[in-house]
Amino acid sequence: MASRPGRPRASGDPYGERDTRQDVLDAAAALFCTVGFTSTSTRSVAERAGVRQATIYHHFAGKDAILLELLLGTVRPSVELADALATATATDPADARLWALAHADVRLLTSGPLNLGALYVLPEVAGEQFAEFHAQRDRLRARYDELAAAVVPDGSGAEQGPLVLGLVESVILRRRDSDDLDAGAVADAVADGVLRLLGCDEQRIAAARTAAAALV
Amino acid sequence: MASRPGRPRASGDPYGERDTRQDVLDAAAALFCTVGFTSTSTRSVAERAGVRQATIYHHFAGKDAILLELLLGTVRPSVELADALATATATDPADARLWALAHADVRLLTSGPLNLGALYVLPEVAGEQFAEFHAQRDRLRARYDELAAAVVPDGSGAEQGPLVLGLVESVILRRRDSDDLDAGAVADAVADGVLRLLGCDEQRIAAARTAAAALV
DNA sequence: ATTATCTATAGATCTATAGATAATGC
DNA sequence: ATTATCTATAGATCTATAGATAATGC
Repeated sequence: MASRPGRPRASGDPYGERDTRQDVLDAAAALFCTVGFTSTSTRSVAERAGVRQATIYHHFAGKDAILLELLLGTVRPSVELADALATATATDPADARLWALAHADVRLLTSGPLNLGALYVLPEVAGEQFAEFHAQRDRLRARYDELAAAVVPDGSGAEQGPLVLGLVESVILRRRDSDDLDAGAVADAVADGVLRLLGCDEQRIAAARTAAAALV
Repeated sequence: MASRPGRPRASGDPYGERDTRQDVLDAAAALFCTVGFTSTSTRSVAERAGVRQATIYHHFAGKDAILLELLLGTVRPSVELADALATATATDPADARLWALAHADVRLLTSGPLNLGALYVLPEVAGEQFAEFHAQRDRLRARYDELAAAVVPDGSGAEQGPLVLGLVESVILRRRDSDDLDAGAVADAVADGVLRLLGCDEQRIAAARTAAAALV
């Protein structure tokens, strides 16, 4: 009955949607997001994944490696979109590109069954083991700063760049408190808020929103 | 030489600025803010406080009790100011009161040697042991929502309330990344940003800022 | 006598490794 | 033979408690 080599699971569970490696990632993501990293034992991850604790070490070097993979997988879509919006579409107005980026990021953060953004705010992530993630995050930050500066070219935009990213990522903490956010409505409100924060008037915001729709 | 009952510390250290209880709170705050709660052992707290691990339990029921006390002590000033601004000064314009509240909260979050706001975002704080803190936090949230709604009475303010608090608290994550923030400049930028987010024009923001100075 | 510390430790973890086992593949 | 799991466990924690000790207070 088993369709691949290796000893079958003691639990009798078949493999999940993907393979055991993915089952472990899914289980760890759910637990790290809610309970935290150090509070989550490898045993509890294994239990949720339907395997024994030691099995995890056949697929990952350790607990850190699991978190790193989750972090990179979560930040990657944001960085890729930010890169695309910063370069290929540089002829489009900056306000539309920033609206599109903020909107997409908030959708990513508010959609899906897990609050994956919560991984970013785990204190353990400050460790050097996660330098590769920090590099990606810095890259994303730089894109936001560039776009904010381009929207408000008088120089105050650069100062407001951190506020812009802060507003976007505030949905992480918001979702932790109330888990029934309307992803679409929140994404609209935040993307509008980003431009409002930068001093755009309502007319310009409406135009940026329309232009953003054509970008993605 | 010793000026109070009880066995002297083995470390030979005298008591800190206050007493041992305060030394433990200070040590725990520094570690919880940077390393996290579960990652911080009672032994490491004791070491930093200059006492043995078991001594902690003479002053606190357990690790949870330490964190709860830190959380309540950190949120208290914010709640007290929010209450004061919501009631006693209700004749003053809402935009000035909101500016003053946001400004004061950001100053609290960015000042002092520790990033105490980081305590709020620890995943362990979700536990029921910290219900008293959550009640205070809900109270603060409600004050922000009230003020945001009063600034924009057309009903869109209520929807923007969470964004406002999100913007204020985004300084917590910002400070974790770069620890050399200019507290005054950031507080001004955020308080301005809060009103900008709610659709106030620059003139109204300038007026609110002036009026806020008279409130505190 | 009271207080605040100490030393010592029980009991419960937790991570990672060693080596056995049960499948498929050749 | 290779693979992926399992069982079992070493070694290192960690929290909290028991009970001894060294001060002051009366």
